[in-house]
Amino acid sequence: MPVQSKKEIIAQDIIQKIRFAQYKPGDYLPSEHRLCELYGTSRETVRKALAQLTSLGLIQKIRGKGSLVLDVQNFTFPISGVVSFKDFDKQQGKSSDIEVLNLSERTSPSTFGGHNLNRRAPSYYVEHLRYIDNIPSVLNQEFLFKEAVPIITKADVINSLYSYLERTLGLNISYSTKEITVERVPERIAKILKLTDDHYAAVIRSMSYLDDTRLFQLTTSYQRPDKFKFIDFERRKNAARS
Amino acid sequence: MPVQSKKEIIAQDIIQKIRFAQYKPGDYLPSEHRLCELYGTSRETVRKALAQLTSLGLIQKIRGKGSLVLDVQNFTFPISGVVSFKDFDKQQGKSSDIEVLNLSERTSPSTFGGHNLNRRAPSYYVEHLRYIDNIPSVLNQEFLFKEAVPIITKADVINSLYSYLERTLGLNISYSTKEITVERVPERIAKILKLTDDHYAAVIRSMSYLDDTRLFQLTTSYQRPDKFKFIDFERRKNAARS
DNA sequence: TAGTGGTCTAGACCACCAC
DNA sequence: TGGTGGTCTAGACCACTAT
Repeated sequence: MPVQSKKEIIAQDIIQKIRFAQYKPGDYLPSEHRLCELYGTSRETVRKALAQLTSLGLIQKIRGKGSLVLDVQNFTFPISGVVSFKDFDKQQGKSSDIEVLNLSERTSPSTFGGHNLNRRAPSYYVEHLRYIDNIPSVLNQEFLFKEAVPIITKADVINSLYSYLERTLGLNISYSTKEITVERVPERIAKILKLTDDHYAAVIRSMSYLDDTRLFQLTTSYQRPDKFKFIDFERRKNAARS
Repeated sequence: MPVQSKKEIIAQDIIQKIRFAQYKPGDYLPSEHRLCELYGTSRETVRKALAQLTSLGLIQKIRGKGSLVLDVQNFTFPISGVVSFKDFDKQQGKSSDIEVLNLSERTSPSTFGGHNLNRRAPSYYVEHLRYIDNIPSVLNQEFLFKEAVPIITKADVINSLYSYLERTLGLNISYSTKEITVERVPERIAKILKLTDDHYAAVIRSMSYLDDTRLFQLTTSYQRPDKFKFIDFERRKNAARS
């Protein structure tokens, strides 16, 4: 009874080999047939592993030739998502500071970013500010529904909210939607982020769902424009659609 | 010899049934076993079709129960990408105007958005402006490498660049990377987009690749902040990573 | 021609859910 | 217990690339 599935083990193994240049950009991976032998599995299982690498943008499969390792040197690993602070703390070893401005109990709003939520739920409201290079860079405001998150402390927020939710509470976060816009923000937020003359910030509104599809988190994140970058890797869908 | 694969046909069929409310949010799809019977295929094939719907955010699979149809009413269909103008022209029936400001031949730059490109290529340079509600909203500057795009006219740009590249030239666009930032733009661009006092715009830099992994297009897109929105649907990866 | 990836099959065993 | 999805197998046939 494997802790991870075979396809997962194979995928992770090849990812590591790419990361540490055992397979280099421009190389072809061993053929699927060869990978079957190497890992002692069937071809469909190998193919499921490779499909993961494809969707991550690490390889490109070319029929009749093989699986070509792509060049992702210039990108974060993997390449998708907001990189505003990942760059700074995790990769460069700086621990970014987080200041909790507010932790209280509130009812969640009935609308969010123009979306109707159908209900309001008893929640924790958390407001926290992230410093990058000692510059206040990201202001987060979020509602955490109490039915999923019965208790939370400032320490949990500072350490890592996701780690707390997943490891301590055992919540399975399944998916989320994000909307990125550029907005003039209220005076108070502009002051906190020390925006200059104009009050433009990148705003990310996110709704997160558990694996039983219950909505449990609403987040609004205000980012200093000069500290914000969103990276995306996108495979072209199969053309011809209705 | 199917024009499309079975999994593709099944996926499209179910997508249409969701789109037209034959399967409604909160419903479970027929079980995989039942879908096998309905489409006369094996289970793995059905599962590949469902995997596509899962990654599109249309369904959520729940072990022991079934495939739950998610509620995407508030979102564009499918939910990912820049919606700044899709909202306006295609869905609301307005044909947005495009003005071609420049179409000339230039050598592509050696760097792009901080990335080193290793080479410079003879290219077409296209600059075009998109109007939404008669407001100049998106300024696009792009390089199209001549080795992939031997000839291009203003009409091609106005009609639809992607349609021209794929249908007329037969190029297979495989994937692209996008970087979204918020920047103060040069005076000239601010004037074209009629930005007010401050000169902030959302900037999308994109590199597009063919299915043989050749880079063939560099695009810089400047978007009026009030006309810009980027939507993303993101499934949470399997937790525990190194 | 031999090797590659793309698709599909008909089974199998397992884990989870509801009854 | 029976139904659901999650994983895996050992084959098969096809389309494309190379030589």
